[in-house]
This record gives sequence, C-alpha cells and structure tokens, in this order.
Amino acid sequence: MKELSKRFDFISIDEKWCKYWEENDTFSAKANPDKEPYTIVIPPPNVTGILHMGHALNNTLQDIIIRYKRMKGFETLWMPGTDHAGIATQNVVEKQLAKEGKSRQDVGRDAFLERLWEWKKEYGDTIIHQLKKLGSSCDWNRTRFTMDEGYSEAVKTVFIKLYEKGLVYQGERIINWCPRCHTALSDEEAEHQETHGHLYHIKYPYKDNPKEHIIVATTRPETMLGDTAIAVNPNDERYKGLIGKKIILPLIERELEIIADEFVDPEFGTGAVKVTPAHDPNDFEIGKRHDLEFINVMHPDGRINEQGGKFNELDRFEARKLIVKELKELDLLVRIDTHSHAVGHCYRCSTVIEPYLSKQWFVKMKPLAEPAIEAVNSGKIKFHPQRWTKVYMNWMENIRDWCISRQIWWGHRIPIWYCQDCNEIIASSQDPKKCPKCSSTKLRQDPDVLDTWFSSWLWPFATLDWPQENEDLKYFYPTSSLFTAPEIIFFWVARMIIAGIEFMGDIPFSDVYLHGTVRDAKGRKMSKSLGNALDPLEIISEYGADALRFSLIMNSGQDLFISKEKFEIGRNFANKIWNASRLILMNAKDIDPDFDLGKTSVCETVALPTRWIIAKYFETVLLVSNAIENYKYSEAESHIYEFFWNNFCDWYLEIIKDQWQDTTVQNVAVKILENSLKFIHPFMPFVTEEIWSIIKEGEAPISVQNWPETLENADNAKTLSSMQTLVDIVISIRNIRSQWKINPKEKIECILVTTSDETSSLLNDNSSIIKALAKVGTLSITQELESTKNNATAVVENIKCIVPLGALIDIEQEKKKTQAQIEQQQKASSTLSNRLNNEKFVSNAPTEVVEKEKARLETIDLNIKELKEVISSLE
RNA sequence: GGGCGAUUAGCUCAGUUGGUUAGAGCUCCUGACUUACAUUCAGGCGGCCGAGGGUUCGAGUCCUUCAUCGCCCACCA
Repeated sequence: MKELSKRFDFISIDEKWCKYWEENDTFSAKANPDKEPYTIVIPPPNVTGILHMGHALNNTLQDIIIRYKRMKGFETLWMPGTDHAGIATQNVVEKQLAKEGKSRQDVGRDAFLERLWEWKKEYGDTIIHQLKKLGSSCDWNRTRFTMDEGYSEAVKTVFIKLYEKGLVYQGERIINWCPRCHTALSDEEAEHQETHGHLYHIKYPYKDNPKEHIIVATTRPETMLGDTAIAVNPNDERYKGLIGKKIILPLIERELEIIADEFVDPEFGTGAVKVTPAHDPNDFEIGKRHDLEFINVMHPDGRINEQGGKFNELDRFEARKLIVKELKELDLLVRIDTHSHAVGHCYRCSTVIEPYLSKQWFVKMKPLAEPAIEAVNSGKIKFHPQRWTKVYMNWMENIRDWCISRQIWWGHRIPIWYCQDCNEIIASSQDPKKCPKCSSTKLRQDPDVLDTWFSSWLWPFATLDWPQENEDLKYFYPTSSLFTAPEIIFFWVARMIIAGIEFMGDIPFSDVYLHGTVRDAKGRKMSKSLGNALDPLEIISEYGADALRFSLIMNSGQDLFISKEKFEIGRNFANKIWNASRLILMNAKDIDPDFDLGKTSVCETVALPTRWIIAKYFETVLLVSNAIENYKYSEAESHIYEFFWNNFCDWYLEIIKDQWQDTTVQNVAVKILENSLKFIHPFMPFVTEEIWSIIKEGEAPISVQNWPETLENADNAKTLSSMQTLVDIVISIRNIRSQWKINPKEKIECILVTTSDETSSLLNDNSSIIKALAKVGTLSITQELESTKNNATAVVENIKCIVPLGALIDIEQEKKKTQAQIEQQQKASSTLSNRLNNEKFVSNAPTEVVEKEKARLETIDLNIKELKEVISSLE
C-alpha cells in the first residue's frame, strides 16, 4: 500500500479530481431500466456574473443528496445549466455599453443581442467552471441554457398552447413599470419597501365658486396632472350634497366632476380621493366603472409628457417638487403629513416603480393554479421545512394574472405577429410568411420578449428536450427533489409546479427543500454593494473545496451567519481525515480484503475497544443515512464529525497505539476508515476520493462505490449500551493515566469499584472482556469490590488509583433522590389509574387516547419497579 | 393590516412523540512539543432554556398573553 504525503495539499487534489471526473464522465446518466432514477435539476444560476455563497450552499446540498443516491444504487441525473436572466443580464451589458458612451438603441437590436451572447458565453462558462470546482457531480454533457435552441421550442410551444386555450391574452391595464429598465414587470418583480413619504392635502376649488373647495389627500401629487375625477363614498354624509358638483383641477384647469364610489374609505385622509385612472390600479378600476377619461401623463422613462402642460419633460420627482411649490404659492396646499407606506421598487435596479397604463401580455393563472394547489394539499409535493407550504398556498390561493411581456431585447421573443393590413394577430412557432386571413406579407413580430421566468418555469422538462418525446424524458421526469432558496418560491417553484402539471400532466418534483440565506457574521445579507460578500472561489483556494462545503453545511440549519473563520472547521476536519489515514496506512501492513466488520463486532475474543468502535461505526452509518434521507444535513455532519474525530481518532486510534501488531486491529482500522470515507464522501468528495484512490489503488472511484451496509439498529444499539459501562472504564483509566502522569507502557493497578448489581454482573460475565481490556489498556486488576463512597476514598489513599465507576456517588443522596422519584411516579400512577377507572373518561375519550394513557400507566409502573430495585441495591 | 420564524453558556447553534443531573463547537482558563495531525491532545470555568400565566405527577418541549429581533405577503389614496 502506498503512503500519503505528509502535507495535505488540497489545491492539487481538488484540481486532480475535478479533471478526473470530467474526463471520465463519471457522472453521466442515461435511462437504465434496471435502476430506479433519481433526478435533480439545478436551479440555473443567472449568467449575470459569478457564483456567490448562496450558490455554493445550494449546490453543495444538491451534490450531497445526488452523491448519496448514486452510492445507494440509483441512476442519478443532476441536470446542470444556466439562466439567461432577461432584465438582469441586459442591464449589466447596457452598463458595459454605457461606459463606451453608447445606449442599446445606438448599437441596434441585432448588434446588442450579439454583445449579450458574447457575455453569455464568457460568464456562462465561468459559472459552469465554478460549479465544477465546488465538486458538483452534474452530468456536464447535458448542460443547458434557457435560451438554447431546443429550449426556445419549448417556450414557444407553451406560449401558443396557452394562447389557444385562451389562457394567454393581451390587455391594457395598470402594470408595474420600471422607468429605468423601460419595461413592465410582474407583481412579483415589484419589491415593496416600507417608505417614509408624505401625504399631501390639496384644495380642489369648485367651478361655480372658486373660493370654496374640496380637500383631497395624495402621496404622489404629480399624478394630479392626470386626474379625471374626484371620488367620495356615496354614504359619506359630509360629501353627499356635493356629488355631481364640478371642480376645476388646479394647475391644469381641467374640469372634473365629483363622483360617488364605494371603494373610497371615508376614514382615510379627507374621505375625498383624486382619481387618476392611468396611474393607479384602484383609480383605473374606478375609471372603468364611471367611464372616465384615461390620461397618461408620463413618458416611459418617468418624465412628464405633454399632457402635463408646463411640467412637460420634467422628471416625475422634479415635477412633484415643483407642483408642491406652486400649490403652496397658490394657497392650495393645506398641509403635508408624514406618511409611511409600502412603495414598489424594481427587483433588478431598485428604481421606484410607476403604476402605468400599458398594453401587455398576461397569463390567466386561476385555472392553472387549481391543480397545483391540489398537488400540495394531497401531499404529492412536500415542502421541507414544512412551514413553507403555507407560504405557497397563500400565494396560490390569491393568485393574480401574470404579466409576461417585457419591453427589453434579451429573451425569448413573443411568437406573435401582427398583420399590417388586416390587423390579424398570428401566433406561430415558425416565422409566418403571410397572413392566413388576408394573405398580406406585411407582418410585424411583436417587439417584446417574455419574462425570464416564463422560460424558467419549464426547466424540469424543457431540459429533457420536451416538447420532443424521448426515453430520457420518460425515465427521468418527474424529478425527485428541488433545492432552492425561499426567495423564489413564487417566481419559480410555484410556477414550475403549475407548468409541470399543465404540460406534462405530472408534478415536476415530489420534494422541495428550501434552505436558508447566507448572511455575514452580523446577519446582513451578503451582497456586492455592501462589500461583505465572501467569494467561494477565494475560500476554495484558501481552505479547499471540501472545507467550504463542510463548513457551509455545518451551519445550514436556518439562515447562515458566515465569517471566514468558520471555514477552519472544515479545513481542520479534512486535515484530520488525511492524517488519520496516514497513520493507518503507515501501520496497516497485513490487510485482508474480505474482512467483515459485522462478524468481528460479535466476536467475543476481540478486545472491547475494537468491538465498541465497530458498534459505534454501524450506529453512525445509520444515523448519517437517516439524516440525509430526512434532509437534515447539518445533523448528518455532526454525526460524521463526532464519530470520525472523537470516537475513531481521539479514542480508538489512541487506544490501539501500541496494538498495531494485531492483525484484527489493523483490519478494523482500515475497514472503518474505508467505510467512513464512503459516508463522508457526499460531504467532502475531494479528500475522500484521493485517499480512497491510494488505499484502493486500481479500483473504481469512491464516487461510484456502494454506500456502506448497515446493521439492524436494535441489535447494534443493544451491543453498544452493554459495552458503554466498560468503555467508560477505559476512558477513566486513560484520564487517570494522564492526570497522574503514568507512562502508557507502565501497568497500573486499579480497583474497580462498583455499586450496582448491573455493573458488577456485567464485570463478572465479561471477565474475558476485562482481560482484553487489561491487555489493551495495560491494566492489571488486583481486586474487585463493592464499596461505598467512604471506603472508596479510603482506598484511594493507599492504592495507586481507582476507577471511579459510579462509585463515587453519595449513596445517601442517591437514595433520597430515588425515593423522591418513586413518590412522584407513584403519584402519576395513581392519577392515571383513577382516570382509567373513571367510566366517564373511558367511554367519552377517543379510544386512541385511552390506549395511550394505558400505555403510559404501564411504563410508569415499570419505572416504579425499576426504581425500587435501585433502592434495594443501594442498601 | 395579515402571516411566518427566532429568543437555550460570552459567541454560533443542537435538543426527535413532555420523563432522571439541558448538550456540542468557538472563546476563555489549566496542563501536554505523547513524530498521523499544534489545522493537535487531555481537562476546567460558564445556563432562573426572553417575561408572565396555564395544562400536567412532571414543561426548554404543549396552550395562552406579552416583549424584542428578523423575514415574507398586502393596490387605503
């Protein structure tokens, strides 16, 4: 067997295995009828930039489960890819252009798109490269992009299907408009932030009596330029007589009428509302109800247009200032209250969103949502942690139509053409040559593109080449689980469920795991602008990919608070694994390849520490497996960490230090190491792969090895507990040795002091174990005795040492405590039996409650019996 | 305005269906250069489990009220 280098050089190891896995297609997957499929689709990172810590966490989680399932014998597919991220990517390229002093209009649509594709190529590749460096075991040959050719087919097909069903429609209404990005946004893309603004109270004079006025309140005074009515509640006594009265709109001098509408809340503001149907969703509705004029007073970039009279061309906020100033001068401003309310901001550039009247494409969501609600209600799709179900449901049940058209260039062009001659609207997945109605060839494609999420929601099946039918699609769809951040439940998760059911007739995945947000040590979100972002690649080069992965997962219960030092835990652990392996390789020379841990664990002649570590090992395999299955990754890691470091290294390897000539010891150490590498592998793929390749030279990589076998839990647990007392002795001996500075080679005399029957019988029954223990621990036993605290202390002074084995407990106190417990339990027992004897209770309570109470009574009675035995043993 | 989560050692967090004396890591302190590892080893200090009330023989765990922090949703101008 080869030896490990003295230094653990993660840089070259990371690189070596990245390359190896890729060159050997270790993770390629194909439909295999002999195996069960396990599929994950990656949440495709945006091609806007480089990977951040959130990605590192997200992909590590996916990699753990996929590597685990692969070792468990599933045909695993982890589908990689990237997202074109419409607005976001267009924005970064526009910024790039701006540095050259150009706008996208300057270069033109085609040239601009070319720039975007260049960008995509560079950053898409970078991201894939970074995912590989993280150790992600994706099937890289299948890497997809949300705008590659086949994918466009899927998008067009979906659009047309929905259009034909009447679920995609065009409509003119108030949408969220970003004046900076010059595009419509969906409701989800408007981020509402609590803002401290102002509520302006303005006088609107009557036409017939300009000295009198009605007072309205507004947060956006500039919208008054588009006012076409004043509304009051029809039941508001203050205003009843005024309905129908004419008003002259200040500054604009337009004539308005006071109308009555139930929507107006008499309690808010003055109870009178200025109505601006083109700039407010509620006013829009009022406008429709009362057949008002819709006056748009703004350019798409947020400047006032010619409708604004002398405010023409002013920016909306400039106009606001000026209008307030002029109103003041005209003595029409009553007062300004401070007012905090939620204001929508663009989720890509944080510009204040303008409610804006515009013609857009929408998806009718209600009918699509129903089966998606059912899928979660019926338990076909489960959220982990479960509480997210509520969030999902709340959105689904209050779902609104989805605005899907964007006035940008980067994205899937809407497959709609307009006939210039007869105004026919043509939906087609191919470019149509002529109008089917009038045969005109003057066709113009809709200039808009689709919301980026309109392609993302097809990801689980579009990546498998839908709408084409093929074997892979049938085999790998539906996928198994989805790992993502809660921020995109609505954007992505919910819509994928809708699309999966609608277009594939089946849910897209059965489990959704929502992980926490990565924050800095102070709890702030990591972001480039705050300058608190840690770069995963930097961590990888400083601590290693395994360290990055391990530390991230260790902290991944809820939100993660990450500082650089946290990665030391992972680095140290990887180093520990390396050095433990070194030690074992240096000492294990006589290795039996068929050595069976299961058999050895029940072999009575084997020394106690060895039997114990084997039992502990089997326990750990089970704990780790269960934790992974239940999506409790940090828990799995704690089990691994504790077993490997505390039990195996610090305890077992220390104890057997001078036992290496024993071949059983050698084999046990090697076998436990090998199998530990296996269950550590999903978490730390690089170091385990490297050590495995040295121990098992010539064998297949650990990535494709089988997951270690488990023993029946109950039996193993029994073995463990029966040995625990004895193991405590070993620990005590070691402690005494170190405290009393006794040379490890020197035999020490000790007395085993026992108090309970259980322990002494254990010692008697296991004299062979004691002997084995003596052999290992260089312990010689001179006498065994039962003792009280007092004579134990007396003994201490004369003898070299004693092994405190529960003997140094104050017997009197122990008795008292036990007695108190007995009394308590007896009380419980009597109340319980009273209850069970009460006919009312037995006949009225549900049967399972009665059964439960009976079971409780039984255990309590058993407890009492045991406690009484303890008392008698103390006497 | 509605919903969700958090509150346990100085810090970061575990704590499974209520059940003996509430755990770990880091920090701090004490000791060990024992050649696999100082990215180490052995030990120690440190907790009215956010506050009040309730259910129970028994509550960190269940119910209720409150406080503080965080997140999400929401078209009262």
